[in-house]
Amino acid sequence: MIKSNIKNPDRVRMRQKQICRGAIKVFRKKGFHATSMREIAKSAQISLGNLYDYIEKKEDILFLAHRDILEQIYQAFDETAAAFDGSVDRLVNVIRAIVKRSFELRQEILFCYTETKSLEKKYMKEILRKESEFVGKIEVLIRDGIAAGELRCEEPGVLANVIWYNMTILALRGWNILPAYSVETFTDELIRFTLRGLCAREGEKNKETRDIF
Amino acid sequence: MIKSNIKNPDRVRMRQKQICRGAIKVFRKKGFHATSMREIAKSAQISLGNLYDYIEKKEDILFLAHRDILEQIYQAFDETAAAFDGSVDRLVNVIRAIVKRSFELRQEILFCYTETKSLEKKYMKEILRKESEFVGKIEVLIRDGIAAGELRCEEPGVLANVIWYNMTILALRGWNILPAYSVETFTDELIRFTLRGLCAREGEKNKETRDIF
Amino acid sequence: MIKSNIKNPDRVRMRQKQICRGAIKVFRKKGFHATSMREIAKSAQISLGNLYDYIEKKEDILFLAHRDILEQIYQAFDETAAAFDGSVDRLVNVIRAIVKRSFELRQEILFCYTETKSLEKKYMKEILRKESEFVGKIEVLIRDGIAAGELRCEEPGVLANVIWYNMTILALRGWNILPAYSVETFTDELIRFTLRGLCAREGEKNKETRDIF
Amino acid sequence: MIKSNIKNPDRVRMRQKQICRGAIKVFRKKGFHATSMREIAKSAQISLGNLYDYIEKKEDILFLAHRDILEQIYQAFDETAAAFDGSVDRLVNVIRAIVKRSFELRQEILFCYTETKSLEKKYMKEILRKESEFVGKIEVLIRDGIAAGELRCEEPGVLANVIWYNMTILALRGWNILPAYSVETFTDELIRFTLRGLCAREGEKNKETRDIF
DNA sequence: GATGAATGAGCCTTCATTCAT
DNA sequence: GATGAATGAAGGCTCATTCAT
Repeated sequence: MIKSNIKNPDRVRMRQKQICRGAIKVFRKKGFHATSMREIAKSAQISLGNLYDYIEKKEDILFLAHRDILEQIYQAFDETAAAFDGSVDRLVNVIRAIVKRSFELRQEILFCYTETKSLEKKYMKEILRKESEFVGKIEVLIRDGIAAGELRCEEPGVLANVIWYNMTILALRGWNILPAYSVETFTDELIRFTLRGLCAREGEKNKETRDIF
Repeated sequence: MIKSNIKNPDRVRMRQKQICRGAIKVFRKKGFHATSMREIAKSAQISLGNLYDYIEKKEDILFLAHRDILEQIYQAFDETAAAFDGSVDRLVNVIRAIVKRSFELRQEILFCYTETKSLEKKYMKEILRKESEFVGKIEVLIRDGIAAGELRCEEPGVLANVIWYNMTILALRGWNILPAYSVETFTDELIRFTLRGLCAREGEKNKETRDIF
Repeated sequence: MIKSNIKNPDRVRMRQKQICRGAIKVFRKKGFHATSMREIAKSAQISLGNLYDYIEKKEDILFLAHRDILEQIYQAFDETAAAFDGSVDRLVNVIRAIVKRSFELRQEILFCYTETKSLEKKYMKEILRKESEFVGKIEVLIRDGIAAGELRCEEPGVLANVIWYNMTILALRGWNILPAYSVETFTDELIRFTLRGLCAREGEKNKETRDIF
Repeated sequence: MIKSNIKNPDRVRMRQKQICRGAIKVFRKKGFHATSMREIAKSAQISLGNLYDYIEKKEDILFLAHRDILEQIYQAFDETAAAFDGSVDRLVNVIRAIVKRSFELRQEILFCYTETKSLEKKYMKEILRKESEFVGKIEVLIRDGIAAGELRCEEPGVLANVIWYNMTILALRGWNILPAYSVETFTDELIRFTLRGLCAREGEKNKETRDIF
């Protein structure tokens, strides 16, 4: 995807990972613009010149970082969704997993939110397409829940966006929530709010759901 | 608040407004970092030298812009809250008003989200304190609703944050919502979701609430 | 012609002259590519930042230098041509004057020859157009001489180019000529060669011409 | 001449030829400075590391290229001079041959003129010595012509330089000549101008010379 | 001998900020 | 108070050259 002077593709993959991990370490604290290529190189333990053998321009690293961070979120999604049956159970556990992961990666997520705008068109498109795909997966869960008679709402597409958005709230607004509430308290309340918002039937059999009400 | 060489405080206020309005015009399109002081000066129709008589450093303008933009949101809140009786009606209409205003100011809001991190501690604190205050007002509305027996939830403080956060969703995720749904459809669904999430009783008498269910 | 941030056009002219004179001083020794902007700034006694207020990019200085140097040649041409009557006398004295000036400016001329290729299209065109204009003036002198029955040749346009080219020979090949011959000896022989090449009648009355044969 | 790590001198010669031919291909278009070692290596179909086994530094390639290009001119000289008897015939045909060759190699010649200055002292000397040698050969032709009573001039050494210089004019000033005149028209006029400049007697017997007058 | 990855000095350019008028 | 010219530190990026395999 990203242009590189290096022939060996395995090395390219390995080095790009190394670069992006090193970059993220600095981006978390200073953001993209405030971080110089020299700092990135140092943090990634690669020389400045060599760094430019694996990328074309600074912005490429922004994309690599973005992709890497979001991938970790998406992975949490897919792993969790695969581990549960039933759309409501899946939804509940996905929320729980992603809120948790988002909290762990709160600085990284914040970074993504604040720096997406700096991505060039081409990269922006790819990032947004991927994100859109996962919002779509939430929508499918909702629709499945509705089909199963376990959920009810008018616009699943709208709520999928809202729900997805809410899962990352700790990254953006943790400063106002976490001093007062634990991650667990927050998560439970968010799940409750979401299920009620989706008119989840209290009587259903999912353990998770039952416990939380 | 911001240091200035100029004696006349009225002139200072006037000029700072002029500067911040000029700055916002450019910030919307290019963000804070990508905008040079020259551009700000030009957009604000003030000379570069004179500009520095009313602020100390570029970051000061970021703060002025931030404050100005958020003020517009807060104003919508206060005006709407004042126009309605009953906590649920207030809540519903505040959501409606702020979603609308956030949509109008979506570029500005996005700017605030993405550039808050560049604020220095001192300014950041003031901005966050103010925002926290308004989340508090939401919480009061919820608690009032609960007290009136019209709402029910476990953690009003948590949900106040979530609800506030959701009101600005169009600025951050409009790209994935607006191509598919109108602002009105979105708003209605968000309000419905929120009311259900708060276990609002369908039978209550507020016109807004009744209509939407 | 060249973009500048500075408002006062007199100052722009003055500073651009200063810049280009400072630049030429370094260019003569090191050429264009090998000279850094820092060196140019230092040689022109202007700060690096301020330098960029008067030009847009390094190449602009190359153009300024080019123009300045060639202007000095052209000036010698026009002054000399104006000082003499009769096309042959004019031609002879123009050769003498320009060979002399080219010798004085030999490093600068050499610089022009070796760095023209680095000029961007737009500038190149302007430089070449001007040069072409002066070759045209030589051609006119030849044609006038022919019309007056004092010269004879088949292709005045071709020879105008050759003659013009020969006037700058000391700049490009002085290394092989000047160790063995004085500028005067060279000039006299070149003029003789040229007049004979143009079949100038020995019997004519121009003093210059008579002396040299 | 040029330092190399490789033992086998045949291999060195072969590789250096390969390198210089590859380099010239790129130099013609981009010049010396603008061409990177990577590009040279690619154009010469040799790896970057291996390239440095046959040269010491980039400048060495400049010398190799220079020598290779000029050799082609010198070859044209020697071949032509050998093919004709009589100094004037030789002179005329050498001019014709070298003008032709210079036109074919105009980009390369231009390259030599514009990049000589980048040669380091040691190489510069060798290049200039060789060139001087050929100017000397022209001078000999003139002196022979004078001795044979076929030519006349005061300073054969000066005119030898001028004549040599004029043979490469198409490379440096073709832009102003070739749009208007064919190479043949130019060559004929240059020869005529030169012969007249040397007071060649019209009545002599050389075929070439007779035809052209 | 050959390959290509690695190094780091140095270049052009921008821009926040100061200062003379 | 206002203007706009001046300063110089710092940033992204390139590229000649070296080195490990």
